[in-house]
Amino acid sequence: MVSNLEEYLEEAEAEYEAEYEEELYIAGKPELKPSRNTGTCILLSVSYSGEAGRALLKLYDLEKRVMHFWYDDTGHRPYCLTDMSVEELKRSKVVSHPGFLGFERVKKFDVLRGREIEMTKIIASDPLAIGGKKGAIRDLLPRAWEADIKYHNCYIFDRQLVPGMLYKVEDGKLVRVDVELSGEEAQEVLKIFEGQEAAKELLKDWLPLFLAPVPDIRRAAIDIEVYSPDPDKLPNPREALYPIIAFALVDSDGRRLVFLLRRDSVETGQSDELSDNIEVRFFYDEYKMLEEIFKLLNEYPVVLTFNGDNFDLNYMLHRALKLGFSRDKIPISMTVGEHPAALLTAAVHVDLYKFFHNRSIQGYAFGSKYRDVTLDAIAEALLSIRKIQLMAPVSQLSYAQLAAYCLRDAEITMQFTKFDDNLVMKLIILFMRISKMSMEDVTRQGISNWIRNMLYFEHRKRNYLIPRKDEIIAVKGQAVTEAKIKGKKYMGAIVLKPPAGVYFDVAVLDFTSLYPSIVKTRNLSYEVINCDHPECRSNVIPSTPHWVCTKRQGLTSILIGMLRDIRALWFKPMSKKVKDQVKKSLYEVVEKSLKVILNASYGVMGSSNFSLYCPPVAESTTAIGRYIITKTIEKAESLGLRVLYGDTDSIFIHNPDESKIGELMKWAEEELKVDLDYDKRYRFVAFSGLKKNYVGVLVNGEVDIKGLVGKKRNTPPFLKEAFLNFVGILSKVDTPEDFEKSKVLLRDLAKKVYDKLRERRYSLDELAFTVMLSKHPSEYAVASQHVKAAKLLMAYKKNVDAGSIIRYVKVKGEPGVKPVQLARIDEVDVDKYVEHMRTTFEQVLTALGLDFDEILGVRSITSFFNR
DNA sequence: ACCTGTGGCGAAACAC
DNA sequence: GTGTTTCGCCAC
Repeated sequence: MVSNLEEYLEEAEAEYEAEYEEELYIAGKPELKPSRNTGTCILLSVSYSGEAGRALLKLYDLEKRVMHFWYDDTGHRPYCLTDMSVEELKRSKVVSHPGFLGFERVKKFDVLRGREIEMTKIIASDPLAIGGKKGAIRDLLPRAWEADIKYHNCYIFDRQLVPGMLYKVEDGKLVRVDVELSGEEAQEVLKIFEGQEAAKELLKDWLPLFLAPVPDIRRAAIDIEVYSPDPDKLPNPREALYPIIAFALVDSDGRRLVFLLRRDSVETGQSDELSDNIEVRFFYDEYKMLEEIFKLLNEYPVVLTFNGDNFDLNYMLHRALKLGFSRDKIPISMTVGEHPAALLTAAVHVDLYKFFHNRSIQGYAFGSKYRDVTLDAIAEALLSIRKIQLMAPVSQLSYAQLAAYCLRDAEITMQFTKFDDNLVMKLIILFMRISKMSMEDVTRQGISNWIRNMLYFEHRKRNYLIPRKDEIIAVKGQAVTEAKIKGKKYMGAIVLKPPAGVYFDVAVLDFTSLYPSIVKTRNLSYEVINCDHPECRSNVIPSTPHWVCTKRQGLTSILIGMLRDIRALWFKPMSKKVKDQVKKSLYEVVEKSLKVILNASYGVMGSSNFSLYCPPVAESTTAIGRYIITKTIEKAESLGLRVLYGDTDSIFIHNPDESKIGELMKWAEEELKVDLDYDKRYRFVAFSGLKKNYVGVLVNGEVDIKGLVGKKRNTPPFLKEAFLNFVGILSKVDTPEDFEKSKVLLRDLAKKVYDKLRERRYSLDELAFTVMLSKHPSEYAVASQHVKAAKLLMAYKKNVDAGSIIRYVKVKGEPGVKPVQLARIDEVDVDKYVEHMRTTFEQVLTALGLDFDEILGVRSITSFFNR
């Protein structure tokens, strides 16, 4: 129990008096020394030290639970490649560049053209001399291969290190600690790949990444609160005008600590608002408090924040500068750019806001459980806890309230990495191993960079010349199919139009990881598509002019194929089977992380930002996907199965005949080389007749709602709730007879909502549309409603920018909308809301063969005209 | 510095 | 008035 805040105050006072005359502000600079005698470490990060050719590795020592630093001084230097000759280069400006060190002739395999070539390596003293913004060596060359200048991540010049893996220091060298491939488990996995020699070879490198244990890393989560004179405005970190009034730290060992800045006329508050075992310390001097904070930041190998890049660490850095700290006494530095990252000198900073913002993480690792990327929303979705809800602005809280509030945020941040047996930390480590990226990078960058780094690593391992983007396009060409949607680059998947109505007993079959399977079995890879062997030209991709090489398997095909197989054939089934809890948990994490990578592996090929962008590969993938689903539907129908619906890789079958389904699966496996699996079975499905739009009740009573407006985030809460009740009634339906009974209930419900709406008994909050601004209001081509509302809000000098969520209601008169904050209940345009109610309910009613107006027994003027 | 893809629906604004 | 475009959100 925090015995008494008053006591802590007195303590601080005594301390303050004692130190008053003393020399203040002792240096807080972290000591970074290369360590030679460490135990088993996990490699967390690689960065450049600034000295010529020296890279700094951050290693966390598992036994001593400390962080070590390792200077990589193997003599390797950063370089880039060119096909120019040494003589040519000697006459160029390159030799007079201050960072230039020398030339070396090297042989590389030109993977695009399938032959070995000789190139010149230009060696430099500093990666920035090659790839830096201005006047870099690369810019002096007409043709430079830039990929090999990367110094960050795992690849230090010529050495291949894998972040997230365990290393030992022996005789001044880093030696990887690996799981033995001769072990029983590894042997069993390798057996699965019997006959697939390329994949088996690859697996020898990859299997240790999946089987190596994931250590628990000591870490701290921090949060700060800043005084603000205007409660609506978050203080600007670059200006750092106001004092940091609270700091909280929660570490992985359970330590909980709060620093509070002593201010005039602040109430102490009730100590019992704080829970047990908390260290509280008051400071009279903000400078002193920052010094203590900086000391703490140097004590942990990993520091977690939520939005620390933008706010917490950024603010601390600028506040410290403002208070007179010299740069070398602040263990924080910001990278340059529009979205800067805050890096710590002696630790790895993980900004969980960035990690949770990653769409792949959101969708595939957490199944879209959270939608808004805010501390509160994610905490509620993943941990079932909330922030402390404040009644007053932070600046007006008592010490006890402030401490509790700040501490809760730090606690939530720590819990994000601890729940489900450290799931998030484990995922991060796995992603580091797969992408070969440092912890800082992997948590900040998107999936396309992960896949790029993964593939680059494999290229370097094989001494392949990594092609430039423009070379790939020049050799392999652009997309040729036409997209259904204007503005898209190529044709995508097939979606069937379902018949409107209710269908009992529906089986859903789907192809397991369809696109990765296609990439594997059809040998899709940028370097082997449209190859120059005349004899391969007949190996065409259906409905495209592209063909695929028959002589050589492409790198991405092997790699993606191997990852697909090992997930589908080992980690997924085994994660359900294994009894050992530690192993099970690792398997689940591996399975999840592979899913994330596999799901994105096709998309990046069609992304012009991706460095191995290859439109022919992307459109061939979808073309084969269309071919496969079309053929399967034809086969199903020829077997007498009734196909109701299908989307991309799924097929809905009415009144399925088990033996025929078995036959269909066998056929797909043999003829199309894809796994067709039983996904789920619906007691009934109600189709509205629209694509991507239906409700289904599974045999276990669970309800699936797909695409219906009642479910969408921008739908006002009163409709969402009504819709949920609506679906709740439906889910109780067991037989066709039950429908008749439920219709009465549905009618009552609709009527109730309608009356409540007409009588204006819903609150503004319940009526609010919630829409995100995808860009700044000034950048829109069209002034849609949420933009209009945002502009009104801006007039009241609220913080409004890209990413802000705007809540507005529809009102009578111009401009038709108002932000909830500024609206009154009597201005609401009820007719507009009735129309929304109509579309929401009609999607379900159509399926049931019911009519909205009939159910209500009323006809508004607008609905009359719509008939 | 940041960035996986296409297909589809509904609402409203814009263009004619 | 009508047809087209823009935007947000969702399915896969």
